[in-house]
Amino acid sequence: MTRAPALGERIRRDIEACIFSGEWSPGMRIPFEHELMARYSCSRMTVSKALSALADAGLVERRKRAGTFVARPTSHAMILDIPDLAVEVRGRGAAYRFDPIARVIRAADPSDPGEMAMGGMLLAIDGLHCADGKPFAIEHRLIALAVVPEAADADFAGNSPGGWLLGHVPWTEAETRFAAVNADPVTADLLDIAPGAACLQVERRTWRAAEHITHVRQTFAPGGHAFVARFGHRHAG
Amino acid sequence: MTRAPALGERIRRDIEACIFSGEWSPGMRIPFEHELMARYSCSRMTVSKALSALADAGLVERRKRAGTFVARPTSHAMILDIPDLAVEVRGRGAAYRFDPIARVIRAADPSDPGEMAMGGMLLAIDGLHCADGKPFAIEHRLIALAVVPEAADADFAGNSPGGWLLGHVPWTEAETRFAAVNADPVTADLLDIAPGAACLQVERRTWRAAEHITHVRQTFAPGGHAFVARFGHRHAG
DNA sequence: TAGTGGTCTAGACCACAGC
DNA sequence: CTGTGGTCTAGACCACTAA
Repeated sequence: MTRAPALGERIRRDIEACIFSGEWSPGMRIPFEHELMARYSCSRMTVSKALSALADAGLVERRKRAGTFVARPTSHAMILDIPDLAVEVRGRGAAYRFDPIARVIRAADPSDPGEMAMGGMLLAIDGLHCADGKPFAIEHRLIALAVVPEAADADFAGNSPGGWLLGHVPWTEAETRFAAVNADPVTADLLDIAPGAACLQVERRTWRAAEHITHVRQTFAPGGHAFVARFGHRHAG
Repeated sequence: MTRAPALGERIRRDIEACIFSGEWSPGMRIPFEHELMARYSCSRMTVSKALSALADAGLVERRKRAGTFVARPTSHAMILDIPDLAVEVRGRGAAYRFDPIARVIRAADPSDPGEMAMGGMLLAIDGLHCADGKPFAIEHRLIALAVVPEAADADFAGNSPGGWLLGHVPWTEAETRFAAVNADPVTADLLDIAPGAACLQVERRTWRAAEHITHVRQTFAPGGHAFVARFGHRHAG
């Protein structure tokens, strides 16, 4: 026997169902709080919390004196899950390894505004992400040692640098950008693909409270990796 | 003078600040509800709502009899905003146009399981997304007429088909996939780019309550479009 | 078993925007 | 103005679980 859901939860799901099924169209006013109070025989706080949760999720819009309305969607805001590569590879049953190619500690290049924004000394790491010994992505990363000094002594051979950073500098802000690039000869050689092959390139900048922590560019071999974003019913999966 | 924020809001921001700044590390127990009640001189409901909101956002984890703890992040779950192309182009001050190339109504191909999942008759549309008259993306789309019969008579010349669908079949579930492909000769000719150039390709399948509505593949000219995902402080921007 | 969070109540006052 | 949502209170009972 499945546990009876809380009343507020039931109210929220009922309304969600009406919206997702199309029974309630965008722009339509949904019942007032006092009407829902009567319908579910509960206090106003219970109804209010359910409607507030729906408003936070972007499904409804609440206007004083007017009521609560089904929101009009204007774009697809999707959840893009970018797991640590080491975790993902091992989750597929393959052996993960990060092969360092180069590791340099140097000052930021004054001619590069992006590097200067990261502050003084930088740790620059180039390496290959390998699954079962086969490289599937090239990583080029810069880490601001002023913010993460312990990175200078870290060993990234086992985990990916990204995974190491996630464990040492959690709760960051980040921006990820997708692009497609033709593999240059060096890239093609390292990934064992044809020169000029189209590769997905992911570029990510990460901050922590206004401090620029790291900048990474990952170039993936064709067919080896997929980025999938989903949007849907919050309780469907 | 800026409006004084609500007390619950202030509690949430205070705790968020402690987490994002690193003052409170992942795994650390944060003050109990009754301690926060005393600190802020408020009722338990106010504290509870603030902590519940943080738990919904994934910043804290709440365990009965144990307390509330700063969550340990394991992956970057980002918000990927995929706006309607027409809206985005016009937002940049350019003129948007969708140039239809082909438009066919036909039965689903029995040899293609993806098409058969969409049901009987399909509207197949090929076209070009243009900014200021210059094509920047190719779109190939299938629409299930069993679910959206009015699409058969729709005019997509002004808006993009995606925008039209968003307005007519809102609140859907969707899955978006990114890939990089080399431009084939036809693609290169249509987008006026070099054959073999690396193009970002976005493939999206959309459902509405278990009904497969549409399947679209968009191929973007290099440099013309960027997909950016963000994760960060909910109130930073 | 004791103490945490989960949920709910029956009120209250306020800000605000349609009417 | 009037009625809506926004927020808060001072209780209450319950489920769960870690000690």
